[in-house]
Amino acid sequence: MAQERPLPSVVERMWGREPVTRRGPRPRLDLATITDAAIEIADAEGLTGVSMAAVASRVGVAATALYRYVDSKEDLLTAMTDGIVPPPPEPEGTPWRDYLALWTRIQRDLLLEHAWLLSVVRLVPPLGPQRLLWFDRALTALEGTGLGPGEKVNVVTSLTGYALTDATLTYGLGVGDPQMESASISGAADYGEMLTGLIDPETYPSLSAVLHEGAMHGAEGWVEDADFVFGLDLLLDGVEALIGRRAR
Amino acid sequence: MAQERPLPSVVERMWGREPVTRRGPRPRLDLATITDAAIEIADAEGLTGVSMAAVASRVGVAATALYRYVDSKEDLLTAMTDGIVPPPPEPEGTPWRDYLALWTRIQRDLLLEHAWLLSVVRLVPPLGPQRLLWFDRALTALEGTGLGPGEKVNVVTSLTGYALTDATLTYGLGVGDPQMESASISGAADYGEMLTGLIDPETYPSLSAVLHEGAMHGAEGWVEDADFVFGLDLLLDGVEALIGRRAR
DNA sequence: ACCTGAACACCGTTCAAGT
DNA sequence: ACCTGAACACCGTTCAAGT
Repeated sequence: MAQERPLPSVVERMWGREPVTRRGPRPRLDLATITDAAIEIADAEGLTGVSMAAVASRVGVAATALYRYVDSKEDLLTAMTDGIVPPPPEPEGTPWRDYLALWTRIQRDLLLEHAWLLSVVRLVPPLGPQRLLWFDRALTALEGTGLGPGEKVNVVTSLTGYALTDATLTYGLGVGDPQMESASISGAADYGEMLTGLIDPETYPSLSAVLHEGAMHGAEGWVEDADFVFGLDLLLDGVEALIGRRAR
Repeated sequence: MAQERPLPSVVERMWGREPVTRRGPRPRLDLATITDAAIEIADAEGLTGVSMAAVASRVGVAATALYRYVDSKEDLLTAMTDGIVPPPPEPEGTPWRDYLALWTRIQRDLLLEHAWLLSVVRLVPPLGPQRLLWFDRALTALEGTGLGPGEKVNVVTSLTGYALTDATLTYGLGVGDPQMESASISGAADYGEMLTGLIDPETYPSLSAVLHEGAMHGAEGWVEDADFVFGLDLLLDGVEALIGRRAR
């Protein structure tokens, strides 16, 4: 048994453990209020709108007062990644494959609805109660498959990564970055067109071939729902094969 | 045939097309020089060290002079993602599965060696000559598998995403963010220990179980090389199954 | 045409001072 | 103990002025 180490204070607060204080004026805020305000700003204006000053003024407080609740802006961003996550669907009775497909899709959609998440979530492992609830339910869905604990964790991890990858790609080829506009690229067709104009067929033979076969400007675009399902099935087929091996 | 649209000027410059200029003093710099300087700073100090002023002073110029070569800092970051990439291995003669496994691994390692890439690469689709060369060679490796062009693109995309996912996870549980130190979390064992102290077994039954079975503090840690291979094989098994179906 | 230097409108974070 | 307000050391980017 290892010795308990003090937890980062954001983590404490994400779990609702505000420090118990007895004397002095009562706190006017708590972490959740601040986090919610920051999320609203991010949804409306993107991550660039989320300054300490903007968040503070939205909750009616001086910018520097936030540092009573958060050690740094980075901590605030961490708290936001948990605050945005809704409860996961419950897996009971659903076959593992159906559940995990749904689980992955909802995560992907959440990332697309709140594109600022893509920039933040990547760098922070799940630490808060909401994201860990998702983690838990995916593991639940894999019970009875015969996979070992490490294997389950690996499978879930791969699916989270897939949601992130797909959302990033869809977003990256889509409307473009917050304000950069990605200089007139919007959509896979534009992207393919751009590449066609840049690459020469001798140095990039296979890419040229694929572009000419129209892989990136079909009627449906490049990364659409069909592509999400395609990649997801690739992964789930792998999982299914593994489960088959373990069940033997 | 769609009409040509003007390319973003960073993209032009990434492809070596500096504007041809005839009068006035000769330019003292080019994009590659600036990009290389920025990369050296990022490698040494992380992305936080990369300010326009710092990059400019490293190439011996006033901060504002950089705007002759780059429209914005964001454009500089975009150029960095291509500048850091080495040439890909050549696939000729290698079986597709071996090649793609190597291809994915090198990308993963590159991301871990230059962790700042994780924050940038996500949001920018491949636009430069180096990253597109990688794309091309992966497509080449899939020639003769019977996959369609769209399928090939999807496979390659999934593998890129996997490299990103694995690197992010390894990094996120590792040393921690640039300077944030992630407050004393370093390594999967610490992470597992932290979770054990936070979650209660009734709300998080499967996660508790997995933690007690030691899935996250084995001798090898959580996300190590074995885990990289595990997830990769999951994907490649899926690809192999698909190829089998197409070949029939 | 290229580069400089001053200037602008911001940042995140500290710290002493009020209550 | 909580919050404010001034202050600090930065940012990215603009623009007129030099050559």
